[in-house]
Amino acid sequence: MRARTIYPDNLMNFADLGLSDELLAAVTDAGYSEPTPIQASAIPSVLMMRDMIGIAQTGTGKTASFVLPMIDILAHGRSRARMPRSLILEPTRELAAQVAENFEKYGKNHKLSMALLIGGVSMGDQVKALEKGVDVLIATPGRLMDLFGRGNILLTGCSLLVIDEADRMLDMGFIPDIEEICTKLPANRQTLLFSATMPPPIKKLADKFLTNPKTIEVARPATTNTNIKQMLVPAPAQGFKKRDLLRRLLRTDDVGTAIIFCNRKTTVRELNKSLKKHGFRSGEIHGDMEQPQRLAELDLFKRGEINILVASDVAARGLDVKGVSHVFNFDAPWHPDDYVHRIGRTGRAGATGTAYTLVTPEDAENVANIEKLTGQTIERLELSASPETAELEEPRTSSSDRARGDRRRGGRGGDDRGSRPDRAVPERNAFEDAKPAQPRPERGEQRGDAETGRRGRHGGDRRDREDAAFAIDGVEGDGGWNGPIPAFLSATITISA
DNA sequence: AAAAAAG
Repeated sequence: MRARTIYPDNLMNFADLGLSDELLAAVTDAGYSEPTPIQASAIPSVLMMRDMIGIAQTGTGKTASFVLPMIDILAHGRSRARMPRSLILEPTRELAAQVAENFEKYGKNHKLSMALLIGGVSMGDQVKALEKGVDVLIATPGRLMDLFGRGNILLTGCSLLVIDEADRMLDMGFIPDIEEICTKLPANRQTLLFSATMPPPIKKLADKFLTNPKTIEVARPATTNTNIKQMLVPAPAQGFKKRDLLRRLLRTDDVGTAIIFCNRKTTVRELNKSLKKHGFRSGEIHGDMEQPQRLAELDLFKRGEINILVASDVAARGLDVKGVSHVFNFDAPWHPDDYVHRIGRTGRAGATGTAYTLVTPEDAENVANIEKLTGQTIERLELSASPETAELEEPRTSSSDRARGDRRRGGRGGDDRGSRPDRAVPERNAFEDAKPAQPRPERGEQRGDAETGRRGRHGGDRRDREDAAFAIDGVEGDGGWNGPIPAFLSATITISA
């Protein structure tokens, strides 16, 4: 018999947790055999209908810890029109969709119906599902309240409630909504609350709406685990220089799949546009996009059609994409919590990951806060000062990159914009299956595209600045120059902030 | 300061 460690409260095998055979089959099909610590402790007590506080974030197996027992609980009994039997509240639409996917995956051997109630998509299908009757509602608060107000939902049959990512709900100002929703549910119900942290308002919420809950706490993966290699990279403040630095990082490191976080939606758009222009297979996600497109971009990323996702903090928490090898913070996050969540998109399920954070001088305070929160000093990636020795790599990296850098830097200087036929083609793209880059359009063509047409209404000033940025990109970017920004560029081109 | 969520 194979030796195995038995932890108190952790039986280390799904079959020991009291789940049904159909469910175990689905779990096996999904490729899991051993429960994570939170699953091992949570599943039996949820099956016993106890209230629960789970102090954990995704990446710990949190979602399955409530989805699995819920499926077994709901397997008995039948749904009635407009009377859903359970409700899961999520802070963002993508997380709600992700939980719905989990229900489909694990519930494939059960006849359970569910409705995904999120904003940004038409209500028609959601209303239809509600009229037929659903076992599980998975919702963001806004759309749920909206449908409730229209009389499309009765919550009196909802005897199981999950409040997921409660601290995020707090950040987003959802707590009053949550409280109101709780009052519409029957008092005699089972409530599960999950949160990465337990700030006082969440504690209060739990005291008010949970009864004798069992509290389960698992370590926060991003702050404690060592499988994410973290690095700070000194960066210039100007956008185009930062983009150049980022491209060098993308090419130097063995980037397979990466999420690049920016602090602003406009930066997300600009960066993705620039990366695509430079031949990277990238996409974007942020709250100003149409919801179907948000989901479509995420789907492209999950399927590997694109390997870079430029994102706002909408994607910072809970998003579970397999095999993300790198997280880049194009902007250092303002809140240290966000840093922890962002880098937690890599190094998931025991894999290793790398997180780079570009740091401008103005970010010093934010970085100090991050190091304070995580209790560790993050290694600085030092960039050499002169082009002759400049190399963007860690000290242990081989010298092959150095040779390449020198070769490609040879004989450059002055404004030779446009003189290199290959300048738009990434010469050393880490992505082997990357599509060959399109040649850079002439400036005249750029102005003619749909994008610039729309930009026109912002006035000429902004458009010219933006074009200038791209033109500069062409010079110092993919033409093969790997050193720091030369003085002549910094001196002659100023892009005002 | 930003982003997120109901149009």
